Amino acid sequence: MPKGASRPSSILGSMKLASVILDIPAQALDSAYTYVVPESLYDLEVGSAVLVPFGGRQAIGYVVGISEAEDEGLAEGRDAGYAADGEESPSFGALVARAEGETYSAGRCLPDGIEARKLKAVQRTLGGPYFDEEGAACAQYLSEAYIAPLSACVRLFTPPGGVPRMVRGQRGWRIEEPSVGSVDDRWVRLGPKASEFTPRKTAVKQSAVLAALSQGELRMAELSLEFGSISSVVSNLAAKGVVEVFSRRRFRNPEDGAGFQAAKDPANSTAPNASSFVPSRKPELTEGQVRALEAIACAQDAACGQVVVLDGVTGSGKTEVYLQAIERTLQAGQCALVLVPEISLTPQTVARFRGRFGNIVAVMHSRMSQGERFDQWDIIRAGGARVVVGARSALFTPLANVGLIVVDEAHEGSYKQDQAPRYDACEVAEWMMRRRGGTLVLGSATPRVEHLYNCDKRQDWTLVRLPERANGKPLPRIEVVDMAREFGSGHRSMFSRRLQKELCAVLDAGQKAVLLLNQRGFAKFLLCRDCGFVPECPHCATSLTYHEQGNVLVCHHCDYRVPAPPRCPQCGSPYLKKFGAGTQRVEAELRVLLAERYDVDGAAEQEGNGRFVAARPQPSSASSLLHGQQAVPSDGADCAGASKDDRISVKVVRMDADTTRTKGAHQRLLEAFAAAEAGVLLGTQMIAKGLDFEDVTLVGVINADTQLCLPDFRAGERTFALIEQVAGRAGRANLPGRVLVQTYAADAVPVVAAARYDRALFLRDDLPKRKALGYPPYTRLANILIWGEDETAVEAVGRELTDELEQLVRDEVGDAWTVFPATPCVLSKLRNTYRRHILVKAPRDADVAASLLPLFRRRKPHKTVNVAVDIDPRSLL
DNA sequence: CTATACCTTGGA
DNA sequence: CCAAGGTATAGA
Repeated sequence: MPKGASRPSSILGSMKLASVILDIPAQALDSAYTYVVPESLYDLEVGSAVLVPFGGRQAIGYVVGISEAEDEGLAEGRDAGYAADGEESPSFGALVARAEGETYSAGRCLPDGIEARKLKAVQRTLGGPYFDEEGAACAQYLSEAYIAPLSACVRLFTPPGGVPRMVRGQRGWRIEEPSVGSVDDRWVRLGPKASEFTPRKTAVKQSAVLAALSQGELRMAELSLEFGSISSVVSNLAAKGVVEVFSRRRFRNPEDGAGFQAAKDPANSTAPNASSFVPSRKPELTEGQVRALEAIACAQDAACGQVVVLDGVTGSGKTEVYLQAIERTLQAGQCALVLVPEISLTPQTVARFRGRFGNIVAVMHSRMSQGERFDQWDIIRAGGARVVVGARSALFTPLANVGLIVVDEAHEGSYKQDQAPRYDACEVAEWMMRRRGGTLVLGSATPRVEHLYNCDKRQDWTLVRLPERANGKPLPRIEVVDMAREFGSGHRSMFSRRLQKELCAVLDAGQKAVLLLNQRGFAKFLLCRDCGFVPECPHCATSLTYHEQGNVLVCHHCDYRVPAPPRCPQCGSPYLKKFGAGTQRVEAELRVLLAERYDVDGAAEQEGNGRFVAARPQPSSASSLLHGQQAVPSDGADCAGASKDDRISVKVVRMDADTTRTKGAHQRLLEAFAAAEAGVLLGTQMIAKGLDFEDVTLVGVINADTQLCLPDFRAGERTFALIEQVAGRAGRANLPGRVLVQTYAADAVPVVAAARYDRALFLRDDLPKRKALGYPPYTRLANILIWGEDETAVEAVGRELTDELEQLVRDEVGDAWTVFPATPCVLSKLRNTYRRHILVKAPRDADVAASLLPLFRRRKPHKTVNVAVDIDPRSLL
């Protein structure tokens, strides 16, 4: 045993114990272990990272509980008072017992069968505390509610990149200190002897440095940038006491330079500098906004974790409601958390919150660098922030005393994490607010069906509507273009004549258009016209996507690349046709179309870090892209009579995963679009939300059906939501907007209902179907995913699990449950792994996770086959 | 994840 | 009969 790990002498017969979750990703180790806290570490807190002896080596773990226990009492496992909540959920210590299938007794710190004398001691603390008792309870909740490893749940709370890890060295394991941490700048200012010192005439650099410093302190970096190498000059002056060199923490902040940098001095960091800050003006509230605020205030006064669903059409001023609700929360001395979908977390969004609350607003999202995230996290922990705006992971930042959580665009799929723990940020937020007596606000123009259902059925859920736009303007008219009829009448372009005409009208008026293309399942692929062969990825069971750049075929899942074959690999036919409509192709066609009439600029050329080659109007290649037709030339119905001399210049900006890969590219593209006089923004889903341009007067949906056809019971809901969301991008200011939805399913209820802004119509169609087929909100689902490289092993595990689940249902939970035996996933092979899933349907009121938890905790992991449980899955693919 | 105990297999 | 390799299990 290492020297530092001596047992504390328990003179008083009392000792301190720590419950520790080991940071080792192994299912077998995934429960709390108890260690003695030596007297030298008595200031150890919940949330600390600690080094503990484990087996023959050391391990890093996180303290999730601390208890006091009497020495003699320990052997009998007496109550240690860890679980203060008194709820039905067992404490960490009890979890071990339960995992072993024994009965547990809540609140017991030591599991049965562990003797006090066998306990080892914590060796030292490595960092933290990263979370408090609430955080520990939340981690435990997450692991149970989503059947996920505790270690993964605890890790959510650790600062980004800033935790020590065990890594393999040449000999055994060693601790690797965090690579990310605080960064100090070296600063220089005048010292006490400055006034008595006059540099010699020849000392040019000394004079220059002193002159610069007489204006105030400066960073060493700035000085050397201006005067070249000055280190000897400065150290010389510093030795004489003429200047002083000191360190000051630098806070990396991507959003703006102003942020915390000035205010955050480690010495006086907790006080926000309110001195120079003038909050932005509050606008007059609409009637709906007033009602919404009243509802939120009412929920806050009740202080019992109520949920308010804010159902506001786009432009109805939901953000202003959030701002004022937050203001009220701050006045009550509490903090507020705002969750925003990753994609709409733009500087504009942040600026709006900073504009109202100043630099007490911290920001967290994945596009920030680790250093930036670490600094924001640290500011939050130090109490320097009272409002946090961030993506779903911001739920786990160390913001104290949260009284209000706002989830903006709460219908967004990105609130569900797609790795363990597969949590839903809305549910976790609800849990947090119920525990703390706070309030959860779920804002959306298209609330999830489940959320609407809750408002209907549950006492603690309230629905508030903001039916009108804040500026009093009507919502844009949505027109449905029947592409089947269009095709039947001989027009084969992906841009209907109607869309072409509207596009020209908008551009002629010097306004802007947004075109939405849902890329998924719609990208370009090769098809042999003779034998029907479609090139597929050898690693994934998906067809390869054709990319114009480099004439290659690419797998969208694993990035497998091959040159596009000139002839069909199967039958040798030269007639390989390119099918589908990826954004690149739509852009190419759009440029050809527009070039007939406008000066189309190549904005895309500078973007996308040079990888993109703008599609220039090349009549031969561009038109061959169409389904064997001529490329959308003037068709009589459209674009007639363009004046040839003063052609309007039009900017075409493409925004998709390809062009937004680099940091800040998203922002640059939007700025390019904003700066243009007339322009078209073409993009995938990511343009459907959050962006807000005054002069966008036309929104076109190239094909609204792409998700309607997916084998998913939420397909209709998604289509409805997509159309409503994207429609909200049109005509947000004074100019009226117009929306064109192209579809091959013009009669489908989700499309028709969306076009009329008639949610009731959509629900009248959708809910009975869900009820009949047994889907949420009438049932609850769990999806068990099984994957691995060995196909037969995956099948075997699938059968085995199906049997176990069926037995569980038969013996324990009753026949209201249904188990659908393991079947291949829609994406049955991905990156060389075979994927199957088992779907479990349970009654609405069942606690699915609690029922399934014992089975999965008991299961011992398979060598090559992975199993994961997705509670309340959002997608069944 | 690692060390160890225990068990099976196959060759001497 | 033993050594090698495989599997189960504990670790606090």
